Amino acid sequence: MSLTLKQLRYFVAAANQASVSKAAQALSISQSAVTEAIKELESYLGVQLFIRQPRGMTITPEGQQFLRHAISILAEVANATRVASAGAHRVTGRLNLGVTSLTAGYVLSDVLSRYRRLNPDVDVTAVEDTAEYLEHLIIGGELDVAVMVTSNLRNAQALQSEILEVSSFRLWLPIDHPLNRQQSIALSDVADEQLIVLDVDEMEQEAVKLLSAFGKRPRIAFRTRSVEAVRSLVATGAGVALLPDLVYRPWSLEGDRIHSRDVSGTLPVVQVGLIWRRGSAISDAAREFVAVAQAQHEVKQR
Amino acid sequence: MSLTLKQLRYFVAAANQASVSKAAQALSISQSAVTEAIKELESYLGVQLFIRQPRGMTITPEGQQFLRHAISILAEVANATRVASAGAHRVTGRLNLGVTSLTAGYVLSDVLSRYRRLNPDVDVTAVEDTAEYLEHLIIGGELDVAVMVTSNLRNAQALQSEILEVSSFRLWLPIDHPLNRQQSIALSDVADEQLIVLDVDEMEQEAVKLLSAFGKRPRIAFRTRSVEAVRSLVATGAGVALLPDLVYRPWSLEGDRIHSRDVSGTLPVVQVGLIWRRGSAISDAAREFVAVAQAQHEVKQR
DNA sequence: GGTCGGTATCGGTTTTTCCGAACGAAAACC
DNA sequence: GGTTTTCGTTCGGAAAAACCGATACCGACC
Repeated sequence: MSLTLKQLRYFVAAANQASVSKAAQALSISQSAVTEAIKELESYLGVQLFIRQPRGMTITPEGQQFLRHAISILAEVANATRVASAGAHRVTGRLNLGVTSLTAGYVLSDVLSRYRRLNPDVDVTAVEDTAEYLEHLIIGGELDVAVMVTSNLRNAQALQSEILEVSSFRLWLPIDHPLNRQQSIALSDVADEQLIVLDVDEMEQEAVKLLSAFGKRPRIAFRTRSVEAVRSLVATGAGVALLPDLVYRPWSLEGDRIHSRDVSGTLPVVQVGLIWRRGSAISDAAREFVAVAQAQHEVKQR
Repeated sequence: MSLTLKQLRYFVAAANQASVSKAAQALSISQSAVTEAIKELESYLGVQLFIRQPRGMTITPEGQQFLRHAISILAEVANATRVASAGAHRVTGRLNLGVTSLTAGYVLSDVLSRYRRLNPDVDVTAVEDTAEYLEHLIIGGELDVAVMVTSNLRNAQALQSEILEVSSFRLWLPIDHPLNRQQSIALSDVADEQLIVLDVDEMEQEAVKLLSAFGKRPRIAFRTRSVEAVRSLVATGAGVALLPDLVYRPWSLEGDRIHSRDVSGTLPVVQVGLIWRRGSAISDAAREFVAVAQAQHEVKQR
């Protein structure tokens, strides 16, 4: 046999849900079908994609890497059908994008590279700034679309938005941290820890607000604007961090492992999405951008 | 039903061969299977991909556009399996590429965008120059790999090469040109025409050499370094052109139609490929580049 | 008008996919 | 410490799909 799109879809679903049965449910299909598709995929690639555990599955590093490819392929397929079905006029013109420093690396890069390949005749420019200023530029008509955290927009009534990704806060720990031995971690446990905070996109306020509920002032060990720095600091034991799952990666640049754990109780979520000006007609180039981003988003959700 | 990789493979084959039955033969499969797969694909997309003619099929503009997507998807799939099967180490380092002005737009751009996405940690630089000078830079170790016409290398013994694409010369005509009414066109017919020549990568010498065989000196109406200009000039009736099929597109920038016709007798072919220095160890980053380019090439061939 | 080169259609067969039930294994629960 | 719960896997049979070969069909070419 050879590789099948169906296998990729099932694989992505299973990876998202970290469970064969949940994936099967989401796909409205039987568990055994998913199991067999993934098994087939693994034997075809000659790589183990998941580690089966009694309580679900966790993806292997190789699986993680293949997952990126699988999502990319499915997104490409979605775009191909969309473009073909819509009719074949080439979009030209100019597109002015805005990003925040957080979304630039973790959301925009994928979408943008695909967009440029699909619409080579569009002149794309992107500026990076704070969420607040991006809103200002959108409303002023200087930007067409911005990619940013949309959970707390300041001028919601003047803006239209589309959620691309919902990501909940989780706790990052070095692999040998004492809290790792607890089955469940409460927010109050975290309040006693040294904290590494990320000083972009209001991530700091969010984390501090969470912890301040316990009366004590959070102990901030380090404040940085670089996610990579947070990872390195957490990995080497300088402290723990509360950040959206979106930016989590299991390894730091130096190769040290990082764990990400749920905190009991409901932690807030951040919504990352697109915004554009409400009311005014949106350009073809901008509409295409929204569509490309949505296609990628939908594929990931499965 | 939903879209299938198998459908894409069959479609690409049929598009390449401009024939269902030839494609079936190439795929070692029955003709009806290919017919049905393509029909299914068309009804799924809601777009007609081919115009059926008594003497084979020609691809529609929508089909042409979808073909690019299909090839891109298949190439992505090939790379995903290759990377997964090979094991998951990220390639880093630097890659110095060389291109000629012809290969930059028509060959490199696709491969390079895919390469950058697959290997974000590699620092890529590219220089554009003449084939002769690129060879010099390769031998001197200043470039790792070059993408160029490899039909007539000057220093073949010092270089290793890998063919990516073989493209034969064809005649470009405006749609209403008298020669279009002839069933077959001889080279001697062309010798009387006004010629538009492309002044890059020795395309001019090649075309002139072909026509000089008839004693007369070819009538060169225009000499330009831009393929787009050639297309526009041909479309508006300023002359005809002899160029490799690789750079043919059915429309000029202005939207005017151009025909491409075989010339009876065997016209020479140009080989476009990669070259690198023979003997010296090739870097990981360069090997990856060769592999990505090959994957794309193989997909197209089907 | 017949042949030739090609595509579309159709019944029958093979292969693939899917389901549901049974199985097994580790964690959670009492 | 045993039982229950929750998963993932395995397996036989059923449903669906892909494939094949033969045949019908259609326009160009002679």
